[in-house]
Amino acid sequence: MQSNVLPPDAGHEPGNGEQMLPANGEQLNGEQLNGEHVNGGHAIGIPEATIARLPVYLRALYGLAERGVSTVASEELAAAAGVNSAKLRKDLSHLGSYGIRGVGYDVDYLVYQVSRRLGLTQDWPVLIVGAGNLGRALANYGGFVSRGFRISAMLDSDPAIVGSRIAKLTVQHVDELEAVVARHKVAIGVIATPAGTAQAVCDRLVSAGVTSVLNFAPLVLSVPEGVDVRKVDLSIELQILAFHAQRRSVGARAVNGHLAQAAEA
Amino acid sequence: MQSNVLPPDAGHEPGNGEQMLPANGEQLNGEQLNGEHVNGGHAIGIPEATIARLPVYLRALYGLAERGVSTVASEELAAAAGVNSAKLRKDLSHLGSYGIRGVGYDVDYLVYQVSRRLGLTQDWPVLIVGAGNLGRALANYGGFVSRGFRISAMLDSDPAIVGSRIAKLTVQHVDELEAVVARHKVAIGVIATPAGTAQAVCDRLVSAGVTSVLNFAPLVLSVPEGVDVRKVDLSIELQILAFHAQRRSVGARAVNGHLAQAAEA
DNA sequence: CCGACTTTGTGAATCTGTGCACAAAGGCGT
DNA sequence: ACGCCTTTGTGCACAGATTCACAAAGTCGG
Repeated sequence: MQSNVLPPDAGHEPGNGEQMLPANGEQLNGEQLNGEHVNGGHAIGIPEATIARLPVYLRALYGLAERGVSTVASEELAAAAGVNSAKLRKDLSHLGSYGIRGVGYDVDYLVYQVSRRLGLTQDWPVLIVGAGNLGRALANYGGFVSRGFRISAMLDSDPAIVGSRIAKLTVQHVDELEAVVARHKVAIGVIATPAGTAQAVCDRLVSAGVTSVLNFAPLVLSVPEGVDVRKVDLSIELQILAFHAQRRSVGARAVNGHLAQAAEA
Repeated sequence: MQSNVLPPDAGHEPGNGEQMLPANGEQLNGEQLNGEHVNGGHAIGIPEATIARLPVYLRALYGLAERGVSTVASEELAAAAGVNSAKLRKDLSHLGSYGIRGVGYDVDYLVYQVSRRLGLTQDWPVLIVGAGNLGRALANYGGFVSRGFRISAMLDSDPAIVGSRIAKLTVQHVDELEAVVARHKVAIGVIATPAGTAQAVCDRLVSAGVTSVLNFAPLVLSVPEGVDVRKVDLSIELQILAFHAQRRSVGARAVNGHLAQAAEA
């Protein structure tokens, strides 16, 4: 399976342009009809759904690379990522044409391409606000510390926590927020505080110049235009599980039913 | 705004049937062409996208209820949940017709209906495996402990952690897994272990009879048919943020375009 | 050097989700 | 009591995502 048929450096890369618009024949006229969201322009060149899956592929690719696999076919990679192989290929095609027909994809090369497109070939300085259990978990979570992100600092307001060391960092007081953002040129702020203080922290992050915020607190933050907020709710998936579990136990047969099409009354 | 115009107990509820198939005229014949996923049948009656938003609405509703709001219009609730109001109304319409035209929705009543449909009117016994920072964070996370879920036990393999108390629970050794599942009739297993041991833990959960698994470990679990696995990757959203941030800094001018939309002042 | 075989990349068809816009419903003021 | 005004519920059209299925491209054995 690892026949190593690829040229050592995969000569397909122009090496200069980097941008290299996709070689596919699509017209990608999406320019004028882009999906303006609240925050500002979202994906123009690459579908949002694809972007959301690229990290999954990346993770799968790292796993393969660690196991010494050098080449992978879309079928295998798709299985490792838990998606349909056609979807995988279409997703990757948005990045360019980096596969070799009859062979597959070079793992290292694809890691590089996906990383580059996600913007992970540079290091993003990340600030974590809230050094409770969640903040500590994040600081140690593989993928937060790994390639592409560097935790610049962790802040907390609790004097009992300030000064303690977490993942090689000393927790600083939240009063330092503005100074830390400026000093480390923080690009992404992570809010891991209780819900009560999240909006205030967010406001401070924004006025300090942070334009990307990852929110773990269970509330919807309001931010000015131009700031990109994403929310992770640890319990949403749990609730979705509950729904499906319930439906399995209740609805096994009840739901069915030919309830007539009754086009309209 | 809180004119309290509703009958105290919203006499619209039949009170018995509970199931009460949606009053809308849609044919919802989706039976034979449902979106079979890997895990098994997913939503048949309610779109998956809607299900994923119900927890968000629920959270917003709780927030309103705490602030003493008794009635809310779709516009307000949508704003609180961060979605479009038409989408909110359409989502809620899948549950039944629980609004009052000209007035809005009764907050408490809607909380009940959404909870019921999500399966949160019963208590789900949840087992958390892995009592590291993430496990501890989960045990304390509002929404995990709140209405609908009860943490039956926390397990870990580290002797230094076993025996410690977290959120009123004593951490037990992971060897107890099967016994705990049986004793508490655990329905949902949460995997908060390192990636290395996640698959083994998952296998044990499944053979102990757990059919719903929430996975926080950064790998794709493989499970037999009939088991529902959902995955939360704490770093995916971070990577998506990085993508957008990069696109903003790179494409600053490329996107340009006569930003004349200025919909309203 | 050629032909068989593998696997990519993508058109085309289908399915799912979104949002506008409006008729129907129902409370409220006079 | 009646009409006005607000807000729901939803038909419809469009936009986006998924999947199939296959031609094009490139490898590898003989």
